[in-house]
Amino acid sequence: MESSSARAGGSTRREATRQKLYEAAVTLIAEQGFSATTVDEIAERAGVAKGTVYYNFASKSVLFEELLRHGVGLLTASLKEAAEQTEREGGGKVDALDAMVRAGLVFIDRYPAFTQLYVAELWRTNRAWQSTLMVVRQEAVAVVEGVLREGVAAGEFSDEIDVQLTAAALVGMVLVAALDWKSFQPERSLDDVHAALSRLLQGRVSGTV
Amino acid sequence: MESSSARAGGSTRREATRQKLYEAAVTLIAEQGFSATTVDEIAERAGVAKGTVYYNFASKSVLFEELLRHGVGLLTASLKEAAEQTEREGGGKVDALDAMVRAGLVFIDRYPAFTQLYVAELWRTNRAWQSTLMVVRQEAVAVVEGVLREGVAAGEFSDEIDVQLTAAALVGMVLVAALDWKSFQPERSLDDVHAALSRLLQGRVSGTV
DNA sequence: ATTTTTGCACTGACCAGTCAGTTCAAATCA
DNA sequence: TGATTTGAACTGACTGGTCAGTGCAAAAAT
Repeated sequence: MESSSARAGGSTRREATRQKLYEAAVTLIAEQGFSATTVDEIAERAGVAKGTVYYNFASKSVLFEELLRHGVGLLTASLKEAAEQTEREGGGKVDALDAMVRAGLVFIDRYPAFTQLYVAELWRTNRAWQSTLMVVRQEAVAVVEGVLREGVAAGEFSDEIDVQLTAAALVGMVLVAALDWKSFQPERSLDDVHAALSRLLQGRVSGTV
Repeated sequence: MESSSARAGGSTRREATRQKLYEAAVTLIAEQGFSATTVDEIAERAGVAKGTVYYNFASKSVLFEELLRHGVGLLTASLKEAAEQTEREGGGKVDALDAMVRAGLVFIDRYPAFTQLYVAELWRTNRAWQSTLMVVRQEAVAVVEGVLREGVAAGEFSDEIDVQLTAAALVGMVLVAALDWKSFQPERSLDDVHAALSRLLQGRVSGTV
């Protein structure tokens, strides 16, 4: 119903408010979980009245779902970009994998709270946003699976590997190592962590190099 | 676990009730999270009156904490057992690691709900049971770290590996791969999944074997 | 005889969602 | 130009419901 005002593009104010709400919600939910986080808390942390939350989002769950979509969208884009970049530079699939590990670490470094929250919700069942989560998860994992499959086709990886399981294992490796890094040894550098994971990934663990 | 008559130390009946409550709580909390799960639900699922919950546990949080301790205790024991078994058989540290991966998979296969719940809570902050979780986590990770350290000392692993981070990454690999297995391809056999992870662990992914 | 469980009514705190009213910048008017 | 109108955005007190935890007398189990 845009009767009078000739709006060029969406309201900036509204978008800014939504962004503030995302940022408030992500940290609170990462710390406490979805159910333990109240809408009042989110509003207060965002510096906004409770009614504003409901003006901008249909419900607490919807706010959370859109936050999920928003965050995983960023991750997926980042992984794709990393893979394509190596491609452009003529690197092999091992390099692509390594670049994606780094991209994952960079993402987690920048958005640790989102990562926490994502991991905590990913394997729950019977929740309202379950289907959203699945869709969004698949988009991200598919990028890794794609690179693995191309690597197998190119003869760069053994054709005996199980693409789906290996992709999951790789994601888990990065995810858990990174969360451990952020939680228990935050002083370490990204390069340092990346090096440790590269070593593990390339089987340079057993055998004294 | 059917003991017949009065055990020395604690009443068997009480223990049985507590066990029923653990089992009810673990699935409900895995599905819905701690806050979204009500004490009434837990009591009902356990086939017990609400008063009984409070006769056996001081509070909902305490029930959860003891559940956590109980579950991780089982996992830690299982990992230790696997490592010691390989030791006894004269296997190397690589074998020990592999045996622990398998023990992890067996555990997750048997207690998927507990695993879900554990992962969901592990990186949360500011929760009542935070300290319990840390203690219990450390016990489990320490087993893996121990094997890695011994492997480095024995010259079986590169001394350039970062023990703490590598341990975390390994745990993550198994955890996420196993949850993926249970959630998305439950028809696969444990051996199958184990083989895929072994391959990844031993660097038999890049290079066509 | 003692421990454990039951059943159920009750309380008080807490919380998601609502809604009538306010604000204010831009649009329209004079 | 300044005055007035419009409506999207925001506010916060309020409502209806939920839930952790309590209290206790009677029943059951050991």
